Parts: sequence; C-alpha cells; structure tokens
Amino acid sequence: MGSTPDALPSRRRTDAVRGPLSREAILSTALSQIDANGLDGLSMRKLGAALGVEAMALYHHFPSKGELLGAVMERLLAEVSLPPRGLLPPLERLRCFVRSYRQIAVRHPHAFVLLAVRRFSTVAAFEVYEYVLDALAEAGFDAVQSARLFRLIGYYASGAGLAEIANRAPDPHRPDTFPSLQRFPRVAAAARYLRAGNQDAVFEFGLDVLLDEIRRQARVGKGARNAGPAEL
Amino acid sequence: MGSTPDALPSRRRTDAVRGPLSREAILSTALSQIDANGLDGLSMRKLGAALGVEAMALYHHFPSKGELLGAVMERLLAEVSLPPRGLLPPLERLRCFVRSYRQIAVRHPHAFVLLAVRRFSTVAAFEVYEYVLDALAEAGFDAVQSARLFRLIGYYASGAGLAEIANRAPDPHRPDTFPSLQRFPRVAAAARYLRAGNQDAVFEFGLDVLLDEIRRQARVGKGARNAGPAEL
DNA sequence: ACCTGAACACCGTTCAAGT
DNA sequence: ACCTGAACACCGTTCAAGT
Repeated sequence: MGSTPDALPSRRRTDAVRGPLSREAILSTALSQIDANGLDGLSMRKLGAALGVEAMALYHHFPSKGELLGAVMERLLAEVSLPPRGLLPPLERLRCFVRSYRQIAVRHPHAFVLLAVRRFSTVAAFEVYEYVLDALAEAGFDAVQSARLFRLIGYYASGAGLAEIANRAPDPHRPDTFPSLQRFPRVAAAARYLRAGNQDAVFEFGLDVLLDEIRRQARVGKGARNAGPAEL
Repeated sequence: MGSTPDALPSRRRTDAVRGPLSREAILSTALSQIDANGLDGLSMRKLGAALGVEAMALYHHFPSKGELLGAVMERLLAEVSLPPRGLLPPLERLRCFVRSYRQIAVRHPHAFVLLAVRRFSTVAAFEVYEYVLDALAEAGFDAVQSARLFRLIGYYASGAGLAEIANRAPDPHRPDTFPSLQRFPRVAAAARYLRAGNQDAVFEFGLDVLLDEIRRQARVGKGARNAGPAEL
C-alpha cells in the first residue's frame, strides 16, 4: 500500500490532454461534455473527473462556473468565420457571418443557448459587432441605419440558431405529448414542410429575404437614381 | 405547546393564496418567483416555502420540476393576444401576434428563456401555430410558402424577444468587463443607437420590414397583375 | 387525497492543508 | 503555483409515514 516505484499515475484523463491543467484543456473538455450531456450535464465535479483532477483544481484557473461558461462562449464565438474585407462584397460578408453563426447552433446545440441567453460584451464579441457594422458601413449606411440593421441581423441569426436547436433535440425535461392534428388543419398541412430536413432551405430563404431587404434599404438611402446593387 | 384553541395557522403564504394548494396557485407563485429571482432562483424548496408548504407537497400537483416549468411556459403563451379573424386583415393579425409575443419577453425576461429554448408541442402552442398559419393562408399562401414564412416569423419573434432580455438585464454570472471602444470605431459610432431606449423603435422597424416582405411575396405568388395589397 | 420528514445522491464554493 | 479533502449550504427526488 506504500509508494510502489513504478505505480501507474493515479490521474486518468479522458481526452488526450496530459501534463498540468491548462485553461485550454479545461475549456475543450467542458465544451465536449456540454455537447455530450447538455448544459445541465456539466458540473464542476464531473468536469474535474473527466480531466483526472479534483473539482477544486478548476478554481485555480477560473474563479467560478459562470466565468468558465463565459470562456466557453468566447470559444464558440471564435468558430464564426469572418472573411476579410477585400475578398467579398459587404452583403456577402454578412451572409457568411449569419451562416456561420447559425452553424455554431448546428454543431453545438446545447452550448448555443449560452450565446442566445447571456449578454456578452467581451473583446471577441465586439470584434464580431465591428465586423458586421463595418460591412454595413461599406454598403453605405450611416450609424443610425447600421444600428437598426445590425439588430435585425442579430434577431435573424439568433432566432435561426434557436429554431435549429428547438426543432432537432427533443426536450429531456418533458415527454412529448403531441396534440392531435385533427383540431389544427393548417398545422397538419404545413407539418411536412416544417420538418428538420427542410431547415437549411428555410434558413437560406430567410437569409435571402433579409439581404434583399438590406439591399433595398441601401438603394433608398442613396437615392433611387444612382443605385448600384451590383457592388453590394 | 399543545394545541391552543385560537392558534394562528402555521402556514403563511406570501401571495393572497389560501386554502388547499392548487395548480393555479403554484404556477402563479412560480412565475412571480422567476420574475423576481431569475430561473436559477426558483427551487422546489423555496417555491414550497413561498406557498407555506413543504417542497414535497408540490409533487402532488406536478410530477417533476421540468413538468412544472412546462406549465409555466403554457401560462406565458396564454398571454399572447390573438385578435379574431374578422377584426383585422391577416397581416395585421400577424403584427399583433409578433408584438405580443415580444411583450412576454418584456414582462417576463427571465421566464421568456423557457419559450426560446425548450421545444414545445402542446395544445396551447399549436393554437398559436394554427393562428399564424391561418393568417398566412388568408393572405393567399399555400402550405409550402406558409411553412417558410411561419419559420421566418418565428425567427424574428424569438430573436427580438431574446435581444430584449440580453440588452436589458446584466449577466449575474459574469461581471461586465466592457472592452474599450477605442479599438472598435464602428461599434462606438453605433452605440448610442443601440441602447435599450431605442429597442422599441428598432423592433417596429424590423417588423415593418418583415411584413412588407410578406406582402411582396404574396403579390409574387398571385401574379403581378391582380395584386391587391390593400386587403392584406 | 394531501401533506410531512427523513434520507439519498447530487450541486457550487470556501477554506485550510498539503507538495 | 497547483492541487487535495473535508466541510457548508444548498439542490431535485424517493419513499414511508402521517392525517
């Protein structure tokens, strides 16, 4: 029972992460735990266990669970792709942003809730805001118009992401007692077009609508005579 | 210490709710607790205490906390106003729906998260779906188009509601370390138009855009010659 | 039928202690 | 500096018991 010379190390880590604990290792394990077991499935104790460490060790790297989840958010945001200015016209850059934002929800349905629900004003978030506002500026909008469209784009992006989650995953907290469609003829008729398989198409349709509208607003702003939608 | 004749009842209820526990009383107390202390602030034990009852008594009315929260969702949904068919043209009915859906977020910012995050297929929800799809049908859309626009409206409604929450309430889990605006000139310029005070105006602007687009789609669907937007 | 009380298996977090 | 172990004040839920 004493110290055996060649004793196996008592810590086992499920990931290929070894050596001293790092913020990086903690965050990626946390994210994969959330992906696997949901937000409620993540506890400091289980996260510690997955890293081969006591729960309290985590507090040496993050002051609280809330702060840790904030860092997970930042990590999610880093997945959004923001193609550089020169590469694409401004409205196409916006399209890329909205698409890849929604992809976060597709890839991390449980974790995406964090982005939707928690307010965030971090450097990573501000970089995204700046990117979007910059594209709007290049499209010819002033600060007021940009702010409005910024919000509109945000609504669409987070609404689309949430719909992605809500429609794919069944609710673990509640058994699905599906109401009979007899009483809801319109819902019955639309049901087959509302299935998860159609989501991508619906999303792209909505995105086109959104961008068309922004294009239209740009034309109005410039005056109808020298409208140049081709450059957007 | 025995039974005194005129002993005050040992239960005290914070609400004006008396008599035997009812689903109604539990739900309204639960909602006001969530409004006051947030979703995480609601526990079965505290809810019981607020009702002057042991936590376990609640399980006689709801099988689990999840089921209780589901019933709270239903209650929130009941707040949405759906003016009857004859009273307003279809697109104006949609406007009412989206507006009042967002008002749930304004009135119950903490509880609204439930609606946004959890999937729900209950009778109350289906009634709302049917209402929206019916308005779209009256506006002349077939099942495919209706399904698309239904989703689009849903994105906008829940995105707008969430933005309402995120921008009003500071995050309790995370101290706000606001990044310096020096590095973000566009954000700095738009900041004053993105304040909470402007939210109503931005929302109405976006809603107009959404409905304009739906009107346009309706015209395209009917063929350009007999377009009658006045009736929408 | 409706509620209680004790118990079980969990939480996040604090704090003193180890190396 | 980095981690442990025990402890505190909570959770949701089960189960047997009370009336």
